[in-house]
Amino acid sequence: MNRVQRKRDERVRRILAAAAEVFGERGYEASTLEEVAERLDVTKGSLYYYFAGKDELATAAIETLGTDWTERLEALAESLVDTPRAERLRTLLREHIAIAVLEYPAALRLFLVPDSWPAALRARIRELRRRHDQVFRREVTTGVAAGEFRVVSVDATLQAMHATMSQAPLWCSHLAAEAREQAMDDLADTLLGLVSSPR
Amino acid sequence: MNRVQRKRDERVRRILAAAAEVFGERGYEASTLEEVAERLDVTKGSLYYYFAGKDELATAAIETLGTDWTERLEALAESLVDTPRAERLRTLLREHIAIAVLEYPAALRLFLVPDSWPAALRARIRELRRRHDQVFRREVTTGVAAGEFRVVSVDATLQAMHATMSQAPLWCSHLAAEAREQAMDDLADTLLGLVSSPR
Amino acid sequence: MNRVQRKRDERVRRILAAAAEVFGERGYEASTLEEVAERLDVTKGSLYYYFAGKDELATAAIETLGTDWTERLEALAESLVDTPRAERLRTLLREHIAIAVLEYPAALRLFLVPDSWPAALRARIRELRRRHDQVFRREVTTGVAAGEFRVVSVDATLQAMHATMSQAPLWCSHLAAEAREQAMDDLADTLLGLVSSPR
Amino acid sequence: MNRVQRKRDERVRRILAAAAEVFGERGYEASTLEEVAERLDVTKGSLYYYFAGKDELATAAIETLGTDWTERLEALAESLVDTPRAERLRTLLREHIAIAVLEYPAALRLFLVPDSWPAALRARIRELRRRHDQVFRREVTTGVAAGEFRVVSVDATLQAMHATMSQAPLWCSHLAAEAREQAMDDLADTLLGLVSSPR
DNA sequence: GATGAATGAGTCTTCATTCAT
DNA sequence: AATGAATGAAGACTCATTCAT
Repeated sequence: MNRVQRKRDERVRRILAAAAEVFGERGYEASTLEEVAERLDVTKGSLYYYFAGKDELATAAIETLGTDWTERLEALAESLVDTPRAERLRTLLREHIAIAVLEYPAALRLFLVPDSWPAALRARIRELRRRHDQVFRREVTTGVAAGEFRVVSVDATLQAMHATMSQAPLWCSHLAAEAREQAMDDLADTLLGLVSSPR
Repeated sequence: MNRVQRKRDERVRRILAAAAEVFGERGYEASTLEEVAERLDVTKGSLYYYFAGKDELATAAIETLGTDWTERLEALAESLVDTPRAERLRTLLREHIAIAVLEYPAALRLFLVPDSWPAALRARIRELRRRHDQVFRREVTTGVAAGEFRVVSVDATLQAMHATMSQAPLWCSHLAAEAREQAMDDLADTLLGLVSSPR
Repeated sequence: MNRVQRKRDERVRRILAAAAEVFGERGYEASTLEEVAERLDVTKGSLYYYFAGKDELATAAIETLGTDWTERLEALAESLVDTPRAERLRTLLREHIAIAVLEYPAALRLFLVPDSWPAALRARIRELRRRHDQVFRREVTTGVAAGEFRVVSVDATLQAMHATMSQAPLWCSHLAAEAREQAMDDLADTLLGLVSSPR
Repeated sequence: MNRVQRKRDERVRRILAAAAEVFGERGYEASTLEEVAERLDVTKGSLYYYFAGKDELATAAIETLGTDWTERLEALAESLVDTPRAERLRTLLREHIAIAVLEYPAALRLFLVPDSWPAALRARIRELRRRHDQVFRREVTTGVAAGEFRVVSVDATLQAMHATMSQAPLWCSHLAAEAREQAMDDLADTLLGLVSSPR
């Protein structure tokens, strides 16, 4: 029974990966279950054995991706407890951008789910974002409290960071490897400037 | 003939306004001509009298909206020639955010056109963005040249500004009038911090 | 009033010519009033001033074309009263093929009108064909009566002639000028063979 | 898997039969998938499970019909190797006419495909016609070589034969059984006259 | 568990036709 | 006489969803 369970989990994982890929590339509306199925080399019908429908699949894909992403950032933050605040924030920003650009270039589209979705799903996604937001929010608020960072508004600052990081792939994806690294560095440094406003 | 022409222009203008609204709210894929027609209280078929198809309509809508937006910012910049640089930039940022939040809350979606579009249309949209970008780019570069602004990278700075402004509606739209004004102010001030990096 | 009438007739003639062209090129279903109007540089609506609808226009176009064609053949036959029978028939066949190939390359499609047409229109077209058929039928029957032609069946012979001549454009149209002339000659000579069966 | 395959083939066969019927009756443009579906008592959508679209369906229908037709004639020719030339040709002509009139009364319309079709499909159809043409071309050329037939031009002769046979249903379909048999006989005999031109 | 098949609602698009001006 | 505008019905095509096997 345990082996069965593991096999099913593995199956689900593969489906979610394919789904995240497709939804990311095309956006929710333009994605078709047919394409997801095709990348997995199964038939459309099979997907319904694991997911109740398109919405469920998209939500699960977002959730998986979001959780993975958040956990990696949390782990990174953890490992930098002894690093100076500004340096730690820069590293987190840089890593976030790198994940966005290199691994989930279409996350922006993925998170632009239709307004018509059931409230429950929307709430789920909002929760994901909240947890994701926490990683950076903690850094900013503690930095401000410690007097090392200065911001106009914590909310506005975080919004600017998230917006910029999520759109980064739009600018960086088409660059050559070296230029891309540079662009990502610049972006992280620029965002770091947000927490040290002029007096 | 002149009256006829004016009438036609007016008609086209109204269609474009409705189209921009719908495409903005739903994104390209999820928008239907049916809905555009419904808001105009005409039939789908009528739209085809003025536009060759969904793509053409969307492109025209984007173009109209983009041009209008840019021209308003350009006019505003013009009227502020004697204002101190930082103040002028803040005003432009604030206005941009206001337009985004109050008038084109879904511009972000609107500009995320499908990759499958003909190159010509994509090029047209890119051009629009470029011109739009110029308004802020000029402010930043001249400010840097004058030694009043300091940035890590002009490109990165502008990217951060645009990304943040275009996503502003996602956060501000649901706020009550007063809180919204405050949020927009905070956002503009925060972005202003991007051009005065710490020494 | 007379001048008005003449002007109207002229207008109708031009419309019919354009219509015959379009219906001929595309067949009935694939033809659009828009295209007919375009070739005349007027608007679709104007056509309705002269014709009650697509069917009427098509019928009139067929009728005009058919009458013109028949009359030319009748005139030609008239002018050849003193020519030997076989030679006269050959000339008529050759001329028919030439008109089909060079002037009405799509007559075949044009006459393949939908079965759904009102009986009246279909009857009209049948009548046209009948008169057209008479030109050749007279030649064949008198030739047989005179003992100069020999046929298995007059009907079958005429059917073969008409079928071949109407399909001639399908084979000859794409040929170069010289080869085309040769092909048309061969076709006429071949058809002539139909009236001199072996004993 | 074999049973599944056979079932699918059977399904495809039935669809093609219905499609050939409809396209034949109405011609390409006037045919609708709705009507094809209706005759099969399925929904339009189902057709798309088997064929990519209207073009594909029409092409496949033509191909099936053409191949079947050709193969029957080839088999018939084969079985008549010991029959005198003229008699064999007459039998082939008669059979061709019978198939046209009794089984594919609308083949003429079916083969009048729109010029706008992709070159690949047009080429496919041309190939079908070529193979079909071969059956009669072989008879005529070998007959001529043997000195038993005499023609003005092999091409012109074959064109006349094909044109006449394909239009035969237009004349014969509406006749009563007996008259129809007679008409078909006459037609075959008349066409046979094409290969024995007068000296 | 998975598949092939089918469905039906929805979407884009075309076009004959009507009509006020 | 002619035009611009609008309509509505029809048709091709897509796709999420269902279901028997």
